[in-house]
Amino acid sequence: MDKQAARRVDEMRAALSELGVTVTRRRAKTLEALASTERHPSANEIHAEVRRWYPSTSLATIYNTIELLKEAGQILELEFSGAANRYDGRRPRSHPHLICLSCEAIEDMDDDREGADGDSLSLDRVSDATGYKLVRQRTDYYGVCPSCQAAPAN
Amino acid sequence: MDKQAARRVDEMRAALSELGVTVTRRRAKTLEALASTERHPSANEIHAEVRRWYPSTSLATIYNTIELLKEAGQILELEFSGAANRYDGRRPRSHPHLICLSCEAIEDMDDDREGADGDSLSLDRVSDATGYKLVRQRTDYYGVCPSCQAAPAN
DNA sequence: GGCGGATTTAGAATGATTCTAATTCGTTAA
DNA sequence: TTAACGAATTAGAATCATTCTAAATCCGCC
Repeated sequence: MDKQAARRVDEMRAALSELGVTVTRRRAKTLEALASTERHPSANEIHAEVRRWYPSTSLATIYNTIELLKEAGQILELEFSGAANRYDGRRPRSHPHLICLSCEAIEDMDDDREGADGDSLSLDRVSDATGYKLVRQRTDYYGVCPSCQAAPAN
Repeated sequence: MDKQAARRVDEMRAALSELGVTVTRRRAKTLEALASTERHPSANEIHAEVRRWYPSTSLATIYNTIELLKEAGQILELEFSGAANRYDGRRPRSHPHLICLSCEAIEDMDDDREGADGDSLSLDRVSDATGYKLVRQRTDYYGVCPSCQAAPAN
């Protein structure tokens, strides 16, 4: 686990403690799994990772921890209806993603790759314009990633 | 069905014929149901509407028609993992939505920057910046709508 | 009217997520 | 150290939107 991941784990730990829940060993491993990958894992993938240390871990525990992280505002959930949800524990604030329809890779889109004048308006601006009390946004781009364009059989 | 809805139905009809599928009566009613509401209905809601005319209609037929409309690029599918997907048949090109977390209302957000080709411009820009071959985007804002702010018990 | 392919139906299957009830764990107090 | 209590965890059942399947039906065309 690199330094940045360690820092994220600390933030998540703190936020969970703030909620009054204990950060058990399984939960700690879950945080680590989330903080240590750019891959935007599914609950199943996190489960597999935590099981390497605590083989008896149940999938329900992973979902439970994800739920707590959501309450703590420490995780971003990318919902899909035909496939498992994917999670971003590294950057819990709303930000755009690039989603490959061929290999299902999901990557963060850096803010500076976003158009200069910005596609997504700030939550505050949209709240003002619409009267909604907005809490988050979702901005995702769907297509075929460069590697799948080169090797379609991915 | 107002004039705008009728025009949309014609467009969808044409696009389906283009695909080589016949627009049966059930399918026609499905198009109407989609074109006639701003509510972004779920498959179930469309089903209920079509059943008012053809009571034996099966839910599978609705999903089948939705699938065809997706292939024809004539419908926008808003995926949710914990609830039914919602559909926008009025404006099939990617555009932002406002989603109320309390009453589950979904409304189109008018985007004043949007010209005739506003969204594809932005897709092109992101495609250029990232190397992805992008085909659509999703931009949604989540919060509490004005009416639920006034009457939280909705 | 009858043929053949497309459409539709009812119900089963799928699969991610949530729920439930029983068990285990961890902490604190005696 | 032990007892006891609440929190956390487990395994498996339940849920529910969506997809699949096989049989029935429809519809245009001869």
